[in-house]
Amino acid sequence: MMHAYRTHTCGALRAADAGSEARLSGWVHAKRDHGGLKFIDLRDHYGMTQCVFPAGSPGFAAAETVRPESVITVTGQVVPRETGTVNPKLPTGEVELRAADLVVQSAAEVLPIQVAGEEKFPEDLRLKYRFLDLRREKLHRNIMLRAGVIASIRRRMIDAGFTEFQTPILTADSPEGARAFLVPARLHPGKFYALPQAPQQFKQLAMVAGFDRYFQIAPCFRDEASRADRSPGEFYQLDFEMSYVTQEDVFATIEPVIAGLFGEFADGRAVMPTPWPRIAYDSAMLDYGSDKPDLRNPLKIADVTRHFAGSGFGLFARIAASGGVVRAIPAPGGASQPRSFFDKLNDWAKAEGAGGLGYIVFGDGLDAERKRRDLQFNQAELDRMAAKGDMRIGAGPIARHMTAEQLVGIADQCGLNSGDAVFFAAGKRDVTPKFAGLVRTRLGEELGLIEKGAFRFCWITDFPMYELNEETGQVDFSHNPFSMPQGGLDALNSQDPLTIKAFQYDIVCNGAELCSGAIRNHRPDIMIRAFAIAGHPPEEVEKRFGGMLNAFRYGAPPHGGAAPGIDRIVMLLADEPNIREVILFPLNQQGEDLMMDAPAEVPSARLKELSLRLDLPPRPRATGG
RNA sequence: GCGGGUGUAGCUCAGUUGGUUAGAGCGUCGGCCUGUCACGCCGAAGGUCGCGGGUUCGAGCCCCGUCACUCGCGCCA
Repeated sequence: MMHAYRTHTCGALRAADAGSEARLSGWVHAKRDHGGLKFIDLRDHYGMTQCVFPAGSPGFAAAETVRPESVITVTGQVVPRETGTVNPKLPTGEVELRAADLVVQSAAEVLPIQVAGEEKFPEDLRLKYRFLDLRREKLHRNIMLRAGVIASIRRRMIDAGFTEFQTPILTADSPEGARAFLVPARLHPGKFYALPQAPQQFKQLAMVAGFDRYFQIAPCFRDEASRADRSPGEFYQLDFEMSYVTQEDVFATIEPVIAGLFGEFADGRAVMPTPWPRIAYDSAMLDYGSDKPDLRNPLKIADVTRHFAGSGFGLFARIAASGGVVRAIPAPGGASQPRSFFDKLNDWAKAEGAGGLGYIVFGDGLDAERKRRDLQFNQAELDRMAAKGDMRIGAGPIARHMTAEQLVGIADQCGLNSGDAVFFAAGKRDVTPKFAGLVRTRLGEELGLIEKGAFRFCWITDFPMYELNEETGQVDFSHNPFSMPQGGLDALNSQDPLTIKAFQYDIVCNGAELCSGAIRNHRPDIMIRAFAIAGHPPEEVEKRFGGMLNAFRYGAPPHGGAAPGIDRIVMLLADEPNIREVILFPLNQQGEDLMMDAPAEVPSARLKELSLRLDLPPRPRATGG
């Protein structure tokens, strides 16, 4: 007795099956109607098989009328394809199913978006008909990749001695970071649960509880605006925590997990071997102008302020004199770029809010006219340099005001030779390094320097514990308030808070922040002092974090951990720039589920039950801050 | 909250300097076709040019407003 729906999947049949009876069920992927002969490509999760309907055969009429994406069951004989009709693109391409019967299990209406083919469709349609979009090859593959990644993570973490626990979803609002989602507590009128922004306090409490190594594929909820790489509302982290560890122990534990994971799914792309470079936050800001540098970009920024101090280029000299900085971003081979290249970058810099983007071109291979007119070349310096035998002759609107020694000094510091160029980001000490980072990224892209097909990782370490809040002038936590300050209580008591570093670290991959973590502050005295510096008195700390603080008073192991972002990892592996492409049922940018119609209004009876009343007129739209 | 981009057939897009009846491909429907595999060929239907207002003899095109989608800033320790 043949199974009601299938004897094989649509990806199973091979030449060896020829001659046997088979029954397949799946979706009508494509139809080809030749009048007296019809073909249907039948598709399921596993693959595709061509079904043939000869004239006069049962199901012939149905094959003509059935619409794409209808679900049908085809029964027939597996036959080898004749020479010349084999399809090498299909694993099942050596055979086809000669249909003796066709049953329509579920007829499809006319499709709002096509499943077959590579056509692009608007985001809102794709989300409303996500179940159709998910049938399409790319999305189906991405979601399977995600499942494989998560399964691999679980395996690797368990092998590394971690235990997976589930932490509460209905919990308390902890006001330390992002805006939390609130859930009204029916049994406690006027009170609310909060959805966790991360299982931060629970995992630390698990360490206090003696479990030593915890992990979780943890859902995290944040009521914040979305980005292309940041899902609105909810996302998943590999949340983990370890007891009795130093920062290096955490690195040594998680590095092979992430490296192994990327290796498993890299599919030919290069994965940087461990140990990954550790870059202190301050160095990263200097060399890359970012705390998430893309190491596929070979360019390194240099501080060249000293070469401009007292120089003939008045603008930069004044910036240097007033405590500002001049950062140099090299452009290898930049001398051969046309004038429009420099103008385009200058316009871009202005659009970014910078005053402009000055540059110097080094080289003697430029024609005389261009030297004179385009680059406003300083002929006197050229002659002097040529006389000294150094061909790295600076040219450009800045160079004409500089001495040969200053130009060579910049060239030496940036490792520039004849034929190269260098750009300058100059201005105030706080914003200029970051702008230099933007220039570095832009130049890397414009000059085609970004390494292809590679995953380049690094650790960013020694984040500052505090930063100055520009609005209030107050010292504030710069990252996780639960991080242990380097130097402990002594540092908190003796150092300028803005100079204190934390045992706080990130993993960065190809310019994306993949993971954030810290050695935690497990000492109540240090925690109270750390919060006091940020302007939070002990009573407030006790009130906000009393549960955790109390736990630390009964024997807390030193501990630390991190939380790599699952969605970001899958995005990198799937090479997708948008996070919605790696989530099964994502919300749209406005945090709406267009398929299920969420969020939705609720009947007033439900509100009453929750002791809620909607007094304020609803805002038409709220997208955040 | 702010800024950029987009909005023309079910979908992807074209539409010249503001000028006659807004086009193509895919899809849909009808017809032909026995070896295709994104089959092919013939034909048809399908349009509030996002919406509202303005300028003009005349607006898909210009201006103002608004809505939707999207990318970014703020925000996200």
